[in-house]
Amino acid sequence: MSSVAHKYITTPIYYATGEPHLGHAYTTILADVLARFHRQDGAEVLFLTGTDEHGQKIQDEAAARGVRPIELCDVMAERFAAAWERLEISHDRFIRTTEAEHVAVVRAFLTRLWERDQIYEGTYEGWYCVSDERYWTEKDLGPDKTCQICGKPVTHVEEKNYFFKMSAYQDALVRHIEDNPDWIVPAHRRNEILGFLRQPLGDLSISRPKTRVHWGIELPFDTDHVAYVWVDALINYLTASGAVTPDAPPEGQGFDDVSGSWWPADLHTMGKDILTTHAVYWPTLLMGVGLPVPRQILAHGWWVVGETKMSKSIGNVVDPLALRERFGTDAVRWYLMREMPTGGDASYTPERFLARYDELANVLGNLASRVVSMIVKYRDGVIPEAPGNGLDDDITKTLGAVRAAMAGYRVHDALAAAMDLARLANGYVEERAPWSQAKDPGQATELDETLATLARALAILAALFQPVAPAKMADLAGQLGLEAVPTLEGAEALELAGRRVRRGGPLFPRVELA
RNA sequence: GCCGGAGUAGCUCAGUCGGUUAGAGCAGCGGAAUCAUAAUCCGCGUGUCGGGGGUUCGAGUCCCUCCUCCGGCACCA
Repeated sequence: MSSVAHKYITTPIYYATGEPHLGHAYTTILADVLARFHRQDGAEVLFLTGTDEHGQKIQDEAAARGVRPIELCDVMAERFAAAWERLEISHDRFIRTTEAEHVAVVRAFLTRLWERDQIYEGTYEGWYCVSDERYWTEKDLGPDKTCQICGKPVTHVEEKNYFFKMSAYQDALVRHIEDNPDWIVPAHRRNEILGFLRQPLGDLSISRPKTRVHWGIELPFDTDHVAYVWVDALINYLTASGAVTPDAPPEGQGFDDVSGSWWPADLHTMGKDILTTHAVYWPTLLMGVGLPVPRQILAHGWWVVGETKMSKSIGNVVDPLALRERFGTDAVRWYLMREMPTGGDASYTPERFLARYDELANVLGNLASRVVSMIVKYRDGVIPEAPGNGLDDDITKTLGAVRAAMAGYRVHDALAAAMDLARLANGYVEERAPWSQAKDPGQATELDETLATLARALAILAALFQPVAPAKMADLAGQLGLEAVPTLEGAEALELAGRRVRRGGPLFPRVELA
C-alpha cells in the first residue's frame, strides 16, 4: 500500500478564440472519465486542461473586437472553465499559456535547446495572403495559388525563422514507436505516424518575427521573435508537471532529473487532427532538451452529425450537448462515452441518444429503484445482514473486464461491461423473486440474502459508473446510505448491513417528450 | 497518386493462434411476473459473414483480385 500509483492525464489546451464545442467537450469528458476511473482505482491523479492563448489568430481576433489580447483571453478562459464546470469535469489544474510560470518555463526550455545547439537560424518559405495576414501551405492552395478564405492570389514570401533540428531525432522516434507498440493508441493511428515517418522528417520552425506576430513569448536569444504557438502550447504539459524550475541555475532546473515531479505524463489525449503534433513535434522537442517522452498518446475520432435526421420526439437537436438541459449532464456523458468506440468515429443521431438513455434508465436506473424500494418495503429501509448469495463471480468478472478495457483505453467496452452487471442483477431479481420470498415468513433468511446481495451489487455499480456519471452515482450512493461513492476496492470491502436506505427520485427519469 | 483501415442479423457492433450447429444489445413477435421509472425476465434469427477466385481435412478468420466506404500523406492552435 506504500506505493500509490500516479497518473498524469492531459487534454490539449484549447485555442482561446472559438467557443467551447462538442469536439472540445468530447476530448475533455474522455480525459475526465479516465482520470476519475484511475482515482476510483486507487491512483493519485493529476488531470490537466487549459487554454492556449498566444499567436496570430488571437492577436487578430482581439484587434477585430477592439480589445487587448489578454482581455480576450481572460474572457475565453473563463468560458472554457465554465463549460467544464457544467460538464462535471474534475481537472486538478487549469493552465493558461499567458501565466507567468508557463512563460518562464517556455523560455527556459528554449534556452536549453539553444545551449544544446538544437536551434539554428534559417529562412521560412511559404505562401502568404496579405489581405488575411496568414500563411498557407502548398497543399492548402488550389492550383491557381489563391487564398482559401478570400480567394485572392497569395504571394511567395521568405522570412527569418529559427528552426529546431527535428530531423536529427527521426530515427530515435521511429525506434521508440517500434519498441513501444502501445505508445500511440489506437494502433491504426500508430501505423499512420509510422507511415508518415517513412518520409524524411524536416526541421521545425519554432519562431515568428514580431513584426508580424507580437502576441507571444519572446525568444530568450532574440527578442525580435516570439515562439511559434505550437512550441509554446505543447510545453504546457511540462509546466504543469512541476518538473522545471526556471529560476534555478541551469544545472538545477530539472531538465536532468524529473524525480519528484509528475513528468513524464502518463497520457496525452487529443483529437486525431493534432496527433502529429503530439506524436512527432512534442517527443522530438523533449529529446532535444533531454527529457523523457510521455508514456502514452491517445488520439480519438470525430462526431459526425451530418446524417442527423429530423426527429419529432426529440426535436432537431444538432448538438448532443444541448440535450443536457433535458436529460442531464451525466446522460450526455454516458452517451458520448458509450456510443463512440474510443479512438474511432461515430455519428450522432437523436434516435441513438434515446436508445442509450433508455438503457441507462431502464437497466441501471430501474434496478436501483426497485432494489431500494424493496428494502424499504420488506425490511423497513435497513439493509439486512446476510452473506452474499449470488453475483459474486459476476462482480469479480466485471471488475476484471472493466479494468482491462480501461487499461486499453476502450472506454465504450468498459461501460458496456459495467452495464452487463446491471443486466445480470436484474436477472438475479427475477430469479430470486423477492416479492415471493416476502410472502413466506419461512424464507426470511433467503430474502435477507437477496436484498443484501442486490445492495452490494448496487454499491459496486455506483463505483463503476462514477467516472461517467459522477453526480448520479453520488445520488445513488446516498440512497444506499453511503456518505460518498466508494472506490472500486472500497465497494468490494464495504459493510452495508444496518445502513438505512433512502428512496430518492428516479436517477434517470423518463423524459416526457412533447 | 501513394500508404492504411473497414464492409458480419432491420439498426449499432463482438467475433482471440483458421476448427464442432456465427454471437450480443436495440427494434419486432409470443409468454411470465408485479418489487420497480409500463421498467424487468424468458423464448423466437433459413444472416449469400461486400462479389469472385485460391490455399487447407476445414476460412467470417490466411492469399489474390474486383466493388463500395473511410482515414493518413507535417507547421492547420
